[in-house]
Amino acid sequence: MKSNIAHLVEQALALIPELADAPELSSISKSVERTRDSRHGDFTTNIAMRLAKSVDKNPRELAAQIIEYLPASKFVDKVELAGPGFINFHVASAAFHQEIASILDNGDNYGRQKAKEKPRYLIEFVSANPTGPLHVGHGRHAAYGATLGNLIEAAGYPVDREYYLNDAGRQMDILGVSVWVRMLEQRGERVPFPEAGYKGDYIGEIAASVDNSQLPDVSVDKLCSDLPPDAPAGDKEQFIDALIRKAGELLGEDLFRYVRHEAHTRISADIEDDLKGFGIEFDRWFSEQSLTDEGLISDALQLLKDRGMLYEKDGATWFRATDYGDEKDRVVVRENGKTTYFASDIAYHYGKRKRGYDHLLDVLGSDHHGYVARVRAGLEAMGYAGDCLEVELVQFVSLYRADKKLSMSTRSGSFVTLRQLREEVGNDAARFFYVMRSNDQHLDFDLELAKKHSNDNPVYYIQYAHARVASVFRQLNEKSMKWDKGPGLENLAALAETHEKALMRTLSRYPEIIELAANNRAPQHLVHYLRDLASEFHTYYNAHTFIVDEDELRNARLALIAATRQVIANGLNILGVSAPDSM
RNA sequence: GCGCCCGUAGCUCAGUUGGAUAGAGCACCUGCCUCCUAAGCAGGGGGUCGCAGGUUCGAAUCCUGCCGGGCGCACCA
Repeated sequence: MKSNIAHLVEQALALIPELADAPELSSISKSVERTRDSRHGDFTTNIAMRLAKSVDKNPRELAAQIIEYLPASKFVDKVELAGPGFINFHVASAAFHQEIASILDNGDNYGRQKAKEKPRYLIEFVSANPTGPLHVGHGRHAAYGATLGNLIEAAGYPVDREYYLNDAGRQMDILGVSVWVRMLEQRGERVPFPEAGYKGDYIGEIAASVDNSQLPDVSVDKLCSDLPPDAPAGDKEQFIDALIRKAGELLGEDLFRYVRHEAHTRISADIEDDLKGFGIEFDRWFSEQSLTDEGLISDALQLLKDRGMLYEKDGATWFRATDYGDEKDRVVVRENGKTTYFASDIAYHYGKRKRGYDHLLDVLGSDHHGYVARVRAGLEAMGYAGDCLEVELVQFVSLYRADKKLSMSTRSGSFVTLRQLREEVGNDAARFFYVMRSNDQHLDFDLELAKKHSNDNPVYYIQYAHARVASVFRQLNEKSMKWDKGPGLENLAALAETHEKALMRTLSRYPEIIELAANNRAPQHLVHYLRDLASEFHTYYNAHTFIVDEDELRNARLALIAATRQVIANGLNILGVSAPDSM
């Protein structure tokens, strides 16, 4: 609908010779907006004010001229010049009627843009370390990333979703050691648990379930001999590193690798199951270890070396990140010969491009913002455009229960898992609450509100509108009546009430909202839109009866509410929230 | 100290990339079920858009400087 108006404006401007090379001409469609105030019509453009100075004309004069050249359209009732130079469009009812027909015809596909082949998106999100269950912060990443994927897909782009599994490196050693110590404990050894180890109960559960028939007996004395003191007396990091070396010696590398592998595969399986239960599935679980195994790290480093982007200093290999705007150069190979996490990241993003993705969209915690510049630097140094990497940062989540902030300390083991949250408030409320706020805004998640079955709770408010439409159609059946869609669509002109007009206008905005939310990576636009739509429906519901005796009016009203149900369902589907027929 | 994000109604937040009189929800008041689900509707009060300058026809939005909050600044991941 909006693009029709923009097209009219475009045609008019083409007829004004002085405007031929005005620079603003490229942004005509951007200059056409919905009005905020219905007295100003349905659409407005400020193009005359934007162009006025480049052609040295009075904005109102120019606007008048544009209006004069506007081609006639059956979709526009009236065009007005207003204020300092706005051109306001009053859209004909026929255009809204056609939109209702389009909603019903397209069904679940209404609002989806036509498919494009490029750019190919790869969205990476969650990517939490497989060292424990997901907590409520990861839940926000999951909901946001999944919704973003749905939105961009609805905007017509091919999207793949990927989870980067950090299954390599020191933290896997720490995980393995944590499980091993619990296994020894379960054998009755009174071994001290390392301060830097993972303390959650799930470690004990893994320890109990891992095959321990090969596990050598290790006494406390043997374990603790020549170990440095643990915290608080000593350094917990030094202690656990020593303990990891001990594990290698006493357990043997093969057995230690086995324990580590068991631990992380069980945890990642649990994460996958948790996300699946949350309605989120990935196209790929990408193993960090595979980067080394398949030579991608050495390939990436070789490429950087060939391009002269690496140098040696203090026994380490450095990448010239400062050449590409990073604050400092970064180590890629440590003095001890091991590659850094950053090297993995460069290789991982290099691999993404090699696999054919044009646009790399990473959803990261806001605490990772510092690392964006260096990954981008890496891509640029390898010859890719820096803007092929986009990073959306997600701020932290605070849980509240009755005005009381819940402590989220991982150390104390008192953190709330995503699974607990889902069980308490349900998937629908969780998915909805997570994307209700802008991702760069801290989120206060109110557990009590999410559980409330009342109008306080926006998710139920929207779902209720959907259920109410379904209920109306059930009533129709009970009265042995039928909705005749064809006559309904033909008689939409019978819908003359202000509530009906408002509802039609709001419905017609849906495709624009999808585009807006997708382009801005801002699911909250869709959330707010759905709330507005539900509100207009509830108002209409209270003001008028749909199942009236008069056939034409009844069929038309039913067409309108059927379209409303469809749009609500489509929007909720993108958010990953169910659209129930009864509540 | 340097960098990124955020300061909008009592509370939680939107604000269509610079538009017309700054909007919702909650909370607080007043009404509405003989009627398709009251998980609903109608109405009311509530603002120095952190502060100060600047850019222009026009600023919550863009620029600069302060103030306040969060996060980051590893040969950790």
